[in-house]
Amino acid sequence: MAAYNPASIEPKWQKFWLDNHIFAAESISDRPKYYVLDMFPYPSGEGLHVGHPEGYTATDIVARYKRACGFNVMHPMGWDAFGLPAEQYAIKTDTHPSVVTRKNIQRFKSQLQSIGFSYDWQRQVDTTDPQYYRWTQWIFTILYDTWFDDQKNCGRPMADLIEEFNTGQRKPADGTSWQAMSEVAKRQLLESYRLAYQLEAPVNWCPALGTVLANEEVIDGRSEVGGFPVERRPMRQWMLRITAYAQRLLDGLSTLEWSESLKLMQRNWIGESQGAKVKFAVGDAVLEVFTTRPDTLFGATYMVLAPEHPLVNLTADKSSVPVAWPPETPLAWRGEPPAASPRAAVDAYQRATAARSERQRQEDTRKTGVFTGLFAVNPVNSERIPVFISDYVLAGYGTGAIMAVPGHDDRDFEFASKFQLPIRAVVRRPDQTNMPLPMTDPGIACHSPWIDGLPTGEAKEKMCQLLEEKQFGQRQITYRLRDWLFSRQRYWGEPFPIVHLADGTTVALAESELPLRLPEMSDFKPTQTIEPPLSKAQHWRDVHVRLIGLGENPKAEVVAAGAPGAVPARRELNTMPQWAGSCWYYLRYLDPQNAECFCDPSIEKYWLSHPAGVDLYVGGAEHAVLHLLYSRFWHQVLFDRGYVSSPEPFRKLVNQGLILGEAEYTLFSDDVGNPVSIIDVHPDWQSAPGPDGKMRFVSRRLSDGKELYASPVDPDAVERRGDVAVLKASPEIRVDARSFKMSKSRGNVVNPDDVIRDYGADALRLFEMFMGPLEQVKPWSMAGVEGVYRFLGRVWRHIAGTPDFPSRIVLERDGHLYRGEAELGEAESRLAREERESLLRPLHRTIRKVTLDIDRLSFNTAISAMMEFNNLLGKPATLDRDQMLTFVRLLEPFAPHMAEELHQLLTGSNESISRLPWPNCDEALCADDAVDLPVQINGKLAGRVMIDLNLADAEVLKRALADAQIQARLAGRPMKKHVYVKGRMLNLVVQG
RNA sequence: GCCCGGGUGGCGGAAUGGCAGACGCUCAGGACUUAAAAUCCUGUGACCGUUUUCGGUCGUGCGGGUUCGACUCCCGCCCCGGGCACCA
Repeated sequence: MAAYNPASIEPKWQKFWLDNHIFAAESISDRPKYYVLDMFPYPSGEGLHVGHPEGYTATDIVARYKRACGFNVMHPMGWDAFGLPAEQYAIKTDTHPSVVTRKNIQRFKSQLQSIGFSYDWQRQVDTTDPQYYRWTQWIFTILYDTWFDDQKNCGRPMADLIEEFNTGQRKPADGTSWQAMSEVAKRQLLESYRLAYQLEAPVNWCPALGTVLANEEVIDGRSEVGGFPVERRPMRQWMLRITAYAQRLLDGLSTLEWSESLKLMQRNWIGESQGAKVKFAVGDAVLEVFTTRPDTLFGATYMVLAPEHPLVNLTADKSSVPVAWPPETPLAWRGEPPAASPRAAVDAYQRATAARSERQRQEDTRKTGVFTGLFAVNPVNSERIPVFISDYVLAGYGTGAIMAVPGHDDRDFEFASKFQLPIRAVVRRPDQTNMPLPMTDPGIACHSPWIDGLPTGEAKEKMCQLLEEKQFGQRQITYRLRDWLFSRQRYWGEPFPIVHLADGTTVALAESELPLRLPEMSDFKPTQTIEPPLSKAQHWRDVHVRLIGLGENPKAEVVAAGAPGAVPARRELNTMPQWAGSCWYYLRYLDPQNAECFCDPSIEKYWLSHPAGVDLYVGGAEHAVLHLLYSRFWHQVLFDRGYVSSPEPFRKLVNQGLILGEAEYTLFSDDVGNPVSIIDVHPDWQSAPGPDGKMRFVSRRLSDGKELYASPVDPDAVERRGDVAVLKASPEIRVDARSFKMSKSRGNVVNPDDVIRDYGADALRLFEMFMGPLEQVKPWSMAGVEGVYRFLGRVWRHIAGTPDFPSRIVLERDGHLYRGEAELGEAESRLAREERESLLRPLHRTIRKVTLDIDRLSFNTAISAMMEFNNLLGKPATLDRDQMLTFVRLLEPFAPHMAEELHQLLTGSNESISRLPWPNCDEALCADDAVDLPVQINGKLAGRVMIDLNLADAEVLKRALADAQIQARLAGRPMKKHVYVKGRMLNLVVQG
């Protein structure tokens, strides 16, 4: 056989798998199902980097292993292809985004196929395909048609709500009569219940890019792309009422096999707070606040509203903000500079707040604010306290208003100190009466007539009870989670299946109208205004519709202008955010071609009901919160509406760790080129262009602040000394040693294509897994790739043989041993049987280890177990074919191309090795019957004795004590006791 | 600031209460070769003694504790990585 040459075998098997649909999943089967899912990629123009195949290899190993164990395995791949980069690239190059996207998908697909992943490519999905986004739109109409019933704690169809209004079981909140309402008024009321609704909300508007940006896309008040200024401005937006599901999303977490840290991230994101809502009177109006410390109500000395709070809305018909300052209003309360009236002060402050970006608000936490001229009455003591507005109170959280208790809240304390407001202690530490304020820890209530002497926990409880009795307020749970801003002013996204009617109401399109395709536009660039690009597609935008179905909750069918019942309408011009398509793609894989529904219910049931959900989901931690929360939300809505059968989409989830670039050494030198030890370099490095135009790091010398410049150092010139790296040539100079995140600008990106070209896909796969634990951050190393490549070469040599090392494979047939066609002689046969016998235990141990390790996703140790076994194959004169076949079977999930090739060589079969069942390990063959037992004296290793594993405790002790070396170490000291752990070790406890 | 995760040879890592450093990389020596590469074999935690076979001491971020026995469990601290951050 020729030497191992991956280039000659890998493409052949990739084609074989594809042509024969080797990895196709059965949509429904008698076999148990196993659904192993990757986070599908955004097909960027850059192509794959070595980070992608990490998670993909892990899932591929599991998929191949589970198939071998008899499972019907779903292992699909697809494209999350809507999104801003494609759109911007399209604008720059004046090509249509669909063209760019198609090209990128092709590139990604061929790259993924060259790694030999066992995807069922017939199930591939593409979020930009109208046959896919048709169902994204359909799910949106389900969200639009769902309201959340707080009593039943689940989402229900709008028809049920209408029924409740019609029967009088439910009444409009403002006390008006449903029956007396106009059709339009009814529709408007219903809008306020829908999970998909519209809201005038402040967004990050970037005029230069002509689009709204997500918070993550805004850095320091400028756009991440291009660095253009971003402003906050209110715009009409679609929102999804994810907050209605906050408790369900929280409760569901405990049923999931996700890492605790990931669940915690989601819990923190949802941010449940228990407390109370308290009503304060402000003139004739009622001001509600949320507090987690109702026990400190007697310590409230002022109130603060968010600047955007409706009570201080100056544009309202009847603003409650007075026109003149109340007598004796301190100058400091009137604004900076002091305004002539509360209205002027509030107006100026509101403008100033609006001009500040979210980021600025977060970074500068110094307290500012103005007095509104209003006073509120504290319900518990009838005290009259001033009402301020300040941007430290957020409009989007709680009620957008707080009672300020400066004695027991750091922020209120800071504000009160600045504005000279009274600070009162109403909680004391159990052991002292006087303590410095603010005191935010729990303690004992004081100066609070209703609850004096109660510890904080009980005081809260008692206060809530009293508030409820006296109708001053009630218990309340508030979540940090906000409703999901769901619209974008972009072209390359899913159009909303919604039309706007002349009366200002909206109607969802009938199912027969889907997909609503993006209009073909030659000019899809952003407009220079706040209008989305789709506004330019006039022929598409302006339509006539006929309303069908229920009066209050109709659907729209597009008709010709003159048709009976036709009314003019305008399509929604926003598009959905990139998250939309990825919220449900795992459902479409199950039945990707279905034109009747998003997924056939019986197929959905087979794959998701038992055990519930996707069995293994692997992806990057960057999606720990948003994607995983959004998907869970959609899934729960679909579950409530009866469209899916599992309450949660992803049962087990694992985040693969980031792969960093190869280790780099950096030396700093001053402007005349003298090297500077890293201990004298300021740790804040800045990037700046050097004289050659390339980016380099610049820092300052700690001792004199002089500018220093970084340059890379050849690894051979560096020596590691403990924690530090020094120059070999001058060891007094320490250099910086670390691995950086791969990025195009650093030039340390490793392209999998290059690795495959030099070492093959199997070596790439193996190294990705051998680097270390899946979830850990790890630096890339080409030398490491070479290591696993050598391993594969040795496996090949042992099993296939090479010109230098002819094959030693022997095969037993009818009790006779053969090498090829030649029968072995008697002596040789005896030796071959002995050699087979001696490999039996190592082989079974390897089976056990590899099996267990795949189950616990510990791929690096599974690979080392196979390496250890392979290291035993060099010596014997013969190797048993069936044993080698078993070994190759174990290797298949990791290095499938080589495994196929060796399987074919060993058996002559034309079947794929993936069809062979997973080997069983014989436990009896895993254990040795004799061991070299370590013997300790007082916990320290003192010697060892050969013993039979089944030897009795007392006998083992006797043998140990008989050992000369151990006797010497005991030195005659009397033994107090001994501990024998069967087969593991013996510990002798003696004096001293 | 709060919340998670982690700290083991020159490097990636293994061992989850029982022989610390599996496996791989690196490096060194040897074999093959005219030579080199590739490949194969041997060695490779530090220190000390014998100076060869062998033996000893120390050693899992630091300091305490529990235990016959601790990388592993408990308490306190230091450092690194990640997440959240005016959320009332």
